[in-house]
Amino acid sequence: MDKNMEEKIFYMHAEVCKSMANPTRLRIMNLLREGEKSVGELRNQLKLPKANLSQHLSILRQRRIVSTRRAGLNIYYKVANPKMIRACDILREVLFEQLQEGGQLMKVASRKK
Amino acid sequence: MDKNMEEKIFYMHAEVCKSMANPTRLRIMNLLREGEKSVGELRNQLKLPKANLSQHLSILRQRRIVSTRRAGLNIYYKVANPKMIRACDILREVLFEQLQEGGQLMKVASRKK
DNA sequence: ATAATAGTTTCGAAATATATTAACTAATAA
DNA sequence: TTATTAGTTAATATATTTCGAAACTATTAT
Repeated sequence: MDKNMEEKIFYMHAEVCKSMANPTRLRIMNLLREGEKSVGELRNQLKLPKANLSQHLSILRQRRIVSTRRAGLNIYYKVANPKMIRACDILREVLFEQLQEGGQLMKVASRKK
Repeated sequence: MDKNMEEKIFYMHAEVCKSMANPTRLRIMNLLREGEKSVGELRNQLKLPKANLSQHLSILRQRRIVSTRRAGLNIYYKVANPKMIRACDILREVLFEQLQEGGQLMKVASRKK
């Protein structure tokens, strides 16, 4: 693997992380873990303005983290690669471990001020 | 798990992803995968201004992705939880799969306009 | 062809993240 | 004590993300 290729991989890896680096998009992934869902179904569960939801979906689509299929008026989204879910799960395991190690992490989690 | 707790987890999960959502920080993680390294050692390999490197390390520290130990003048960094490395590896696997499925991903990777 | 429904895109404004420079601190040596 | 080395923090200009509002597109029904 040449130098330039490596650079590209780090860049792409960061792009994937960016697309997961938002609570709303993680919620979307969490809903899609159960299987394919239309935008409307996601909207019912997330209670977001549809433009905003669509923007988040667009980010996940661009990074190929989700894929879509149209059926009539509806567009169905699903997780493109189950490994993505696996990666999320591992990060959540780490979080739970840290939460158990002592409540200190709660401080980090309190965003206000 | 109550509603509020769940919200906190998604928020924290996003924070962890954010801290990995930068090529320089991913490079740092990649160097630390081999084991503990001092800031100076990291600096030699990354060729970054030390203030900038220190800021990136600070972000990883705050999210408890790395931990530190001082020995004399040097401060040694290491990956706090090996699961973090595992999560990175899975994401890279996905990237390689996508690269092989057809060069289309390269387009996504070409950031310059 | 018109209307209705389901989604997407575009356009800012506000909030966050990044890199650079300069100032600072902690440990050791002279 | 003063200097030196190794690293951190603060200030700030620039770039990137995020969200809401309005305009747009695609499919189906009348």
